[in-house]
Amino acid sequence: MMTELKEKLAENKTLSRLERERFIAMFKAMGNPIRYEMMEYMLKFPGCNTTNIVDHLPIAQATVSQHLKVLKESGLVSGELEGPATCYCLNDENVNWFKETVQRIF
Amino acid sequence: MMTELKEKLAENKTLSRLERERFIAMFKAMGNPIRYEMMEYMLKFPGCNTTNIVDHLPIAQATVSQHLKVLKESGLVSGELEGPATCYCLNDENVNWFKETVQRIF
DNA sequence: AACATATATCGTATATTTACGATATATAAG
DNA sequence: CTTATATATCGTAAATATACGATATATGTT
Repeated sequence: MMTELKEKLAENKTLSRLERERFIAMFKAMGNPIRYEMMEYMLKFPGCNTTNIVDHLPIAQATVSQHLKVLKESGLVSGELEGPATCYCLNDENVNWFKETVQRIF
Repeated sequence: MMTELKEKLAENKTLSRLERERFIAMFKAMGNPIRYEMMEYMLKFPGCNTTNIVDHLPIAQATVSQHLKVLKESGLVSGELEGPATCYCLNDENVNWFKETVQRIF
């Protein structure tokens, strides 16, 4: 019956309204070349801070901050204060949920 | 050695410039609520035509057609002429590539 | 408290996306 | 070849996203 449950979950192609909104927000967040690059950078350098990201990209600090906000709001990225800086990482839990949901839905 | 190759491919987190562009275009395409709904609809009703989709959505035919173009250009969706109508389906090959790439990259 | 450093937010210009009605195109039927 | 039906494209208005400089906030240091 554990197996049956797993199969049921694996086949279930519906999301609650909030899950669906989050799922779409994640697609939207990654559907921008700058933000996609940021995701790749954080994957490569977990714990990097805003300055690292700004140095790595051809855009102004204010714009980086704006993009980080979109990524954070989608749930894909987490930032935690470390002294005067903020360290950014992929939010593993939410990224895994995204990956599982992609497999499940399509 | 087949196993090693598989592992190598599974771990490879880089995409060519064109693959990367397509990957981002797919995220962008699905990052819109109307287009996401269209994807779900085509998943549920493969081979549906534009009229079916128009009837299912709260937007004008011209707008549906525009969104379908975005989905087609991303590679996620294929349309083939069937008489005077166009039948739409998810492009399984490309959707599977997307799913595999999501697993591989993140 | 004053200062330096790191990041976020504000205001705003520009670019892109979204949506529509009108119109063009393309196929099948008569 | 005219008509009906299905879809795509055009032109355009309105909404949203992107980018920037200027400024605010927040933390650690002196």
